[in-house]
Amino acid sequence: LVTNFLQAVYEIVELIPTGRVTTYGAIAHCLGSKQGARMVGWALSQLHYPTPYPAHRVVNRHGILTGKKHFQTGPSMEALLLAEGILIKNDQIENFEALFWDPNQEIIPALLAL
DNA sequence: GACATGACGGCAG
DNA sequence: CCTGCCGCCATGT
Repeated sequence: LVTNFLQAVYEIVELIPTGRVTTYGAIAHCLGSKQGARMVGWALSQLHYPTPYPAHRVVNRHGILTGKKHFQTGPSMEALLLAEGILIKNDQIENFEALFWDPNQEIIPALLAL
């Protein structure tokens, strides 16, 4: 069922720590659909903005804010990230590799932290 | 059903 | 580093 997929995406997004970011592909890989990155983006586009989910912490594989257009009805993606200490330059996250949070590597400690 | 369009990613070249 | 091209899958014409 699609709604289960949506829910799974949203639950992972909720686990992204403040001040860290992840990618569509990483979330898709974590869900077992290694080639479903587009559906992760689609899932986030189904949210009603502004949203309680930290959807602004999800970017593409290059750390580019490709989803900024969907934040028109609330605080901008840049503002939300900047508020967490993440710097943006030309729609790209600075120091992206260091801020990258991989669900596959860090989901266990994230769950234990609950 | 055919086609176009995405918050994508991998792989040439 | 950048540029296409292709595979992917849900949605809208």
